[in-house]
Amino acid sequence: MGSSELLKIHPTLFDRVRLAIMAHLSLAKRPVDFKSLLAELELTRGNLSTHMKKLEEDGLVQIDKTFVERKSRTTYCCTSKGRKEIRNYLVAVESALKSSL
Amino acid sequence: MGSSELLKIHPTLFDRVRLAIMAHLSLAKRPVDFKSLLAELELTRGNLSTHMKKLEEDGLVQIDKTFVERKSRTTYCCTSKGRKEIRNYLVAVESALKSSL
DNA sequence: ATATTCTGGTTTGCACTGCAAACCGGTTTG
DNA sequence: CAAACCGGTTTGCAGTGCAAACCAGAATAT
Repeated sequence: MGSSELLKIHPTLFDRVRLAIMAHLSLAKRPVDFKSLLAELELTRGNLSTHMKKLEEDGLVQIDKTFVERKSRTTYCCTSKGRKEIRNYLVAVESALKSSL
Repeated sequence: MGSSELLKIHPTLFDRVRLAIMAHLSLAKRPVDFKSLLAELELTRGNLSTHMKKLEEDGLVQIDKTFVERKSRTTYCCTSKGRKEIRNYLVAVESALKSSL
């Protein structure tokens, strides 16, 4: 049955904003910085920050902090676990919904 | 870009349980009753009840209540709007995630 | 020098929401 | 008549997403 597949989806990905973040990061070929993500997704800084923290805690993204020109620079990239969970999400949704076209 | 598609998804569907409910209902060829849904999805009655109420409020399912053998019988079916939003969900997720395989 | 503003985020407070427990009207059983 | 049962609904609480408030350091202004 379809519904059982859906339950295997990583719970943290079952949020439109976080899914959008992960979609963006998984497409990117190099680390994405805070500001870019912010512009792309149109969130507040606080909102983005807490989402990223949660995604890191779950091992779906990796956060790197450096200083560049004396300013802090935080970049994010999708971990292999993140990619795996994104793939899993797509497969689960397709198998659950495809047949009901 | 991919993420903008995701924002068009009906917010009510962005919940794993409700998506599972809708997947089930959209597959069913006849109305599904409370008990069947309950067994299929393994929820508590209260939980299922509130989800169905919300889905009805958003016009994604239709609720019918009748009496059969002196007992109440509530059945649910997917509205055409519900089917449309499910299709939209699938399309949006595919277009956002497919390219990041 | 020091005050003000800007940059790059993080933490806090609140409003909302999913969940299960408690509840409720009616029915069957003891 | 009481007790258990059926088919759900409502309530209370715990968890969470959001923006406002906050914070440290750098640039700019006075």
